[in-house]
Amino acid sequence: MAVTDPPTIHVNCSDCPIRHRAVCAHCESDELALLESVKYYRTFDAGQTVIWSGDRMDFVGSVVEGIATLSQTMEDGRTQMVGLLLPSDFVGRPGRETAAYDVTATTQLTMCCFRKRPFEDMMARTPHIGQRLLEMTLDELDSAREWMLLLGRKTAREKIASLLAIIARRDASLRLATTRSAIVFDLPLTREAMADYLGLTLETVSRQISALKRDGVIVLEGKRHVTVPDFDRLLGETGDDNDGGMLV
Amino acid sequence: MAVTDPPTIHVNCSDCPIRHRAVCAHCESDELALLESVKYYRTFDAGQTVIWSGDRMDFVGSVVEGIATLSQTMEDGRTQMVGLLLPSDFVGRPGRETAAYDVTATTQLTMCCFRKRPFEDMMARTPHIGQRLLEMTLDELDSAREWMLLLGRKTAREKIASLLAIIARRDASLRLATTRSAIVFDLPLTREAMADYLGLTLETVSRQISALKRDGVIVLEGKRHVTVPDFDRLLGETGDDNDGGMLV
DNA sequence: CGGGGGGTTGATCTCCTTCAATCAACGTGG
DNA sequence: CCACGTTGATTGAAGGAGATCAACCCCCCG
Repeated sequence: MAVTDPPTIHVNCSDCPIRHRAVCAHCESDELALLESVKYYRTFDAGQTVIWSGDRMDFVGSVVEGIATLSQTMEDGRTQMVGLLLPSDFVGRPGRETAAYDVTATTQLTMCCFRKRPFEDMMARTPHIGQRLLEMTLDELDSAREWMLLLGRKTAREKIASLLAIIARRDASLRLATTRSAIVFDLPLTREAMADYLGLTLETVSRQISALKRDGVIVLEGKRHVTVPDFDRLLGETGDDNDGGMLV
Repeated sequence: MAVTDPPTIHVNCSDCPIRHRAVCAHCESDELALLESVKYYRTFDAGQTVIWSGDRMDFVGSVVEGIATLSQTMEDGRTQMVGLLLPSDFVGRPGRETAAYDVTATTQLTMCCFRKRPFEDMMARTPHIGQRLLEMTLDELDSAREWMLLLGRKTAREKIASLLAIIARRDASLRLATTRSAIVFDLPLTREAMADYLGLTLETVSRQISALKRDGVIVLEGKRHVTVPDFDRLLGETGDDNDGGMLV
């Protein structure tokens, strides 16, 4: 594992890149000060496990930088990713003692953490946190249900196209949406991780990516660098009717 | 559509069968009185649509009696059920204008409804409702993720066994768990609805049910009445390691 | 130079879908 | 009361999408 640059540490909540999207989004300055006094940062290298399903979990937290995955594994080794954690996403469930899923860093990862008890106490006293958590959980539930449609009914090609569209859209929203021009991004996941996310094998993922490339839906440089010359064309391959719901 | 008995109407919240499991579970008597003053009941026949995805939705509510389904349909007709709504489950999302899914009654259905605006106002003032809704949404998210594993990684036989186990467990919890004796229940879903839930075709559902019957895992009387002679045997067929997590 | 992680591609197999025939139960109208 | 249509379900035969098994490539790094 390569030694990477030390991650940016945002001591000051007001400078935090996820200030307005994370659980703390609705907090007033006094509530924020309270959170700030008890928060602490943790970092993980790419590939490192944040927590194993079933392990005691005495903290909750938000992804600040990097990407993590939430996954379930059956005893014979079949695994299914059940969530992709991006900056501002929340990890952990207030009121639960042990982790329900494996959480793994796929890139260098920085998390803003709170010990569980103090966080629960604070939730009881500052309604803004619970309100925001409810909003976020409802959004997660919507994404999970969208993913159920993908897993249950879409073809391999549609699954790949859907994943690419989601990543492309997220990236575009970060880069302030240069709509209508070609979209360019790097895949943050290995073929195997994509397979686990999509309910496929890594070979099928590879073949379908090759097929989309052959058909000109995407352009590949190397294995990870993707250009989408025509985003609507990609959307047409996802099987979805409209432009996807825009739940971001 | 046959004329059915008029559904039980619980004018009094304190007599309500879902009083301690629904959104109102944590409410004190004064909060309950407030809810009681604005609630109204709606009933639907089996097969009737409660609301179509995309339609304007000016109410939210709880399932009191009966079963409903939440489903998504692609333009070419492929459909995926994304939720099974049982008594006490909540329908609708505060803060959202239109329905995100099709909601359909699969049995005679009674719902306890609130107009959306008053409910949202009340949520802002009585934290107990929001708290309970957060708990319920987190539980829903867990079920959705469990279902993602099923849809993405389980075989047809495991899918059927898992569905039967879930229905059996739910039924057992209602009948006060005569554990260790044979479990008996009626399937609340058609083969087609099961297929939509499990991401299969109805033919595959029928074949796998026949196979489980042939292997003695279940006993069928008619098409809907199921006896499970050995529940652990059934659990062994689900592909899950333990006894399933007990999220009820 | 060797080794390993990540990726691609080919050949074969299989589980599930698709298409289709058949059946039982039920209600309805002549 | 029976013929008829309908709905839900079962079963068979054939085909295909994706899994499995396996070889090989590329590139980085020790």
